[in-house]
Order: sequence, then C-alpha cells, then structure tokens
Amino acid sequence: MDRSEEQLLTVLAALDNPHRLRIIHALHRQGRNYVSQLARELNLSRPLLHLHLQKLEEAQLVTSQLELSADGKALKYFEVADFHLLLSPATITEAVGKQ
Amino acid sequence: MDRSEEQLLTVLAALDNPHRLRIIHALHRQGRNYVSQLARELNLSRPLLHLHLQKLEEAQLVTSQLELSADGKALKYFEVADFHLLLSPATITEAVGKQ
DNA sequence: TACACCTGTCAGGTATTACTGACAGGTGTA
DNA sequence: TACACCTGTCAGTAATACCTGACAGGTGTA
Repeated sequence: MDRSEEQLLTVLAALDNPHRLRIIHALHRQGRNYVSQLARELNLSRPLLHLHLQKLEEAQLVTSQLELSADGKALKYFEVADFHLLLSPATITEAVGKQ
Repeated sequence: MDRSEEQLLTVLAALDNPHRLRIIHALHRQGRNYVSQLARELNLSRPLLHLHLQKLEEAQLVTSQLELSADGKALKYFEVADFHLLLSPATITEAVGKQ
C-alpha cells in the first residue's frame, strides 16, 4: 500500500480525530450501520457525524451504499474499508520522496 | 507496539502535517542534525521548526541530545526514533477499545 | 566591544477545523 | 393532514493549529 505524501496526509488528517477513530471502531465491530442510527449510538449530532463520515470516505477509509429499507426509507449504510497503513521513518521517507 | 487511543492520537496529530513529515524525511536521510542547520535546509524559521520538533518529540517520533561543539557552542541534535505503527481497522479498534 | 553563531520562549495574528441549529426534500403510517 | 423516520446542506460561530517577529541568554572570535 504505497501512497504519495498527499494521500498519506489525507489519511492522517482523517484519522487525527477522536470521533473518527470511534466511528471506525464502531463500524468495525458492527460491520455496517446507517447514519442516523450510528449518530444515536455514538451520541453525535447527525450533521456532525455526516461531516466526519465524509472525511473518512474521502480518505477511502470507509465506504457507503444508499439502500432502501423494506418500508421504503432511504438508508445510507457505511462500513470500514480494509485498509492497512504502516507508518515508520522508512515509509514516510518513501512517501515524501515522491513529492 | 500497542498504544492507547490517547497515545495513538498524539502520534497521528504529530504526523498530520506536511512540515513534520518532511522533518522526519530529512532526519531519516541525514541521520541527525541540529535545529538551526535543519531550519536552513528546510527553509523554515527556527521558532517554527522548534515548535514542530517539540510536537514530534512529545509523540516520541524523534529524540534529541544537547551537545557542545568543538568551538563551544551548544547544539541540539535531533534524530528519528525507530517507530513502527500499523494502522488498520483492527489496530484502531484495539486502541479505542482500551478507552 | 562588536559580531556571529547557538539555544529557548512568547504575544499576537492568521488560517484551519470542528460544531450547532435550521432548513429542504424524500417515503411511509395513522 | 400530521407525524415519524430517512437523507443532504449551509451559515455562522467556537475552538485549534499554525506562524512570525521580537526578545533573552549562552559561547566563541576579531
């Protein structure tokens, strides 16, 4: 999983936040969940969770699908992507070296 | 290298900055360097570099020693620590789970 | 003494992120 | 119609992070 400095910073910025770590934690345990339900469980306002999920999705750390429930409601389900990122002096040097 | 959520966030916050990635990059290539010299090479003001080095040292990503040069000047040398941090849904879940 | 280096710190300003509350639009049931 | 859910967006504000310029103190050489 080689990344450029820009990609690396996108991921680091996405993970540098306690809410977003908890979101990954929750989704990893649950498998998947939709926005409003997750907001209730994490005790976050829906607009705020929406914003955090957006950042995580931009960094490709989570993925989403819009689905219709049995009773016709549109639910946006999120799940964690299967990412693996090794941070060390060598991997950072490699990413920065690509400028 | 297991870390709590707090430690993990300290490291992520330290790495989430282009200057600080370049500092690690430079120190990893050079081995070690002192503050004023590094500031010239990276084209950063010394107070700014000082601040970034502080963050990196707090996160234990770099280490420093104050030394006296042959002509008596006090030089603060920095070098990168040998850190290895794997980021994945599982490792994040583990760190957050420790609350 | 004056200058050239080295170190550290800090007030003040700018830029970036994080967050809330309100709005708009959708589908379903009573 | 009214209500209970779901979705998304956005203006305005609060909280952080970043950065500069100036100051203070140290050792050496001319």
